[in-house]
Amino acid sequence: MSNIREVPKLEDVAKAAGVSTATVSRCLNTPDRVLEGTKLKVFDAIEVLGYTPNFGARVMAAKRTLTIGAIIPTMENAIFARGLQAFQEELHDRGYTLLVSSSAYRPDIEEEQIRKLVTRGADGLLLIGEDRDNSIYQYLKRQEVSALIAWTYSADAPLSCVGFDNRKSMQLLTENVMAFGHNRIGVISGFTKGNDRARSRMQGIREALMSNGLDPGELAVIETSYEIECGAKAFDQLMALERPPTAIMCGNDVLAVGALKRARERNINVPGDVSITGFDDIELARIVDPALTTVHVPHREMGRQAACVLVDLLEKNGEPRSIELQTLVQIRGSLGRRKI
Amino acid sequence: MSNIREVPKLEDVAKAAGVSTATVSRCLNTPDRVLEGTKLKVFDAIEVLGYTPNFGARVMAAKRTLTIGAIIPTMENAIFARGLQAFQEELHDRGYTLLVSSSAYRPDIEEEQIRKLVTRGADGLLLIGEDRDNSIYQYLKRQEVSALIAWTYSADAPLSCVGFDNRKSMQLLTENVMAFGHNRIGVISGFTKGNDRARSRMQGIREALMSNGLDPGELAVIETSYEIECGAKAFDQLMALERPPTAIMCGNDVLAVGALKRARERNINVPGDVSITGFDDIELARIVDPALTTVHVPHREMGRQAACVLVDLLEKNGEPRSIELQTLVQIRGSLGRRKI
DNA sequence: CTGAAAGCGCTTACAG
DNA sequence: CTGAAAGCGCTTACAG
Repeated sequence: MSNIREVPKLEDVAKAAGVSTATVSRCLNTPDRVLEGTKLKVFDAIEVLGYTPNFGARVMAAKRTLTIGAIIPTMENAIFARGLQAFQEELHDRGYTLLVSSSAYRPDIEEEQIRKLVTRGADGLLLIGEDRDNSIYQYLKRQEVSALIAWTYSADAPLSCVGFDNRKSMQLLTENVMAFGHNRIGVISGFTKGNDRARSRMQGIREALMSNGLDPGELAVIETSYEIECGAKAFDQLMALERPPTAIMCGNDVLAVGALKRARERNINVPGDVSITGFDDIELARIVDPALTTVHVPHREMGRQAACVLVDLLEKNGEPRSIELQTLVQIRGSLGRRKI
Repeated sequence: MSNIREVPKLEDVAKAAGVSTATVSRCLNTPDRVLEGTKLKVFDAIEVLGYTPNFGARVMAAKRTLTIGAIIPTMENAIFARGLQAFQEELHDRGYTLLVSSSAYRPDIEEEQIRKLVTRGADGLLLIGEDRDNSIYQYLKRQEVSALIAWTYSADAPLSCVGFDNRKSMQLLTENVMAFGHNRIGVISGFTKGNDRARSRMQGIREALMSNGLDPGELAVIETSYEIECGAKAFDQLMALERPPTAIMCGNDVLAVGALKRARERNINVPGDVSITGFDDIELARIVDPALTTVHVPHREMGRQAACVLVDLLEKNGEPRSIELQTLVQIRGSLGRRKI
């Protein structure tokens, strides 16, 4: 009967304001090319009708969405939260909206999410790490979507990166652990398959051992998923070895917190009986007791810079540009001198 | 010169396969209405050209996106992570994609995000809590977007809810705290303005006091934002009172962990000198030492149910339907008997 | 089962 | 500064 409940469209606004649809569109997109009086009428009509532009139509006609997508491996813990928050803030300042989705560390889901975000018109994409099928990079190139890798810095990555050197950072931490007298080291790593950060960190440990004349083949390594409970289980396994390690280095803080928790449950003193280290320096690292020795990653800085580079990339269609950020070894209570 | 780099469209596929665009579209949307042989040709062409449908066009023509948006107050801590993860999993099983964005607990940003998600064609929306300007609810109704409230259950909410009774839960916890002999209670609450969960929890505490003949006016309350550091600061303030509380009840686990951390730094024994409680029962609650007494919220269940209700709502255009979930008081080491 | 054609709601050269 | 009109890339009754 009446169309009172219908969602109003541009045409309705145009009619109500007594102008053409082109003019209404201009009021919205290039307001300085419209006479003040005209604008007044138009915005009045928009107000009265409660008009909101139809996004699909807009995207199709204008071919941009001012939307950036980010696919992170997990939202379950805080690893990516802080960086992402800064990323979003910077994007917001530049007029973009961030849409986030998570892949649960699964390459197949990540690919699906990438395609969905692209398909949904994301102007740009933030990806974590560089380890993924080459066909995905080809797809992004074809779709002409600007994309950026974060959390990893690598000179020969297939896209611009804003990240840090995982290998070097872990190598440095390992040197520190060895400087505390430890030479029987156990490792609780994230799964290395499909995860270049985990792999680089492992490699960093191995290189540090080698350059100190130790045999990385002796290293007790357990790979597991990044969950507190998994860290706890792996801790048990390492401590059950014939010659348990005197220091356990974990692939990230979440695993380290799990190990620490289990140590407490088992009445194993940290760092008296065994030292434990993490990676990331998330808030959790300073909450546990003893506080975690870890690698500090400048998460907020990384997120901010990533936003800058990505926006430049897609607005100025600029050259790929990468930024390497510096990490910092944070020595805290969970690392102690090896008992003689 | 050549259009080899152009993104292919439906028409290109149609030409390559020697059929009409309508047929290609059908292959994608209603494949069972297309002959097997035709489909083969079409999917071949799609494969060869690397065709992906243009989302904007699709949305505009079909008027649905199979996308659900969720706006949560924060991604910085794990409070919403687990529930959201379950929400996403269930949506995924039902063919929907979840897009998340965060409002930083700011109503103005939340409104902006809501409009953006709607405008971007979200078929449905998940919102946290019911406290928001009525104009937003009107807007959602006008745009004919199905929306759902989670984390709060209230019989007279403006939308369907899947949540729990924050007031009752906190009241029960308070009864427990009082049963441990405490009658001088301090509270570290989240900001109650614009946050019905925080307000209901406060109210729960007050009611428990009153029904035990205590004067809620005596309650020492500090409102602050949900950050660990803020919990720590508030703890200091409460303990600096002339007659410091013997139990400090916190608006959530994050604040409680902050209080606990500060207690340790000040060499104040928990629960020997003061008891501390939280709310939510996130993973953190069991990691700290002593473990937190808190209210267990069935986060995964809530997320899953929310997805079911929301999808029903928008697919069957069903009646609003709300679900109240039960919480559970979790007594752990951080709550102890008041010293005489 | 398949095709021709209208229509979805915008934006943007092109004129004036 | 403003308007008429083409076009963005799909979907879907309507015929056949």
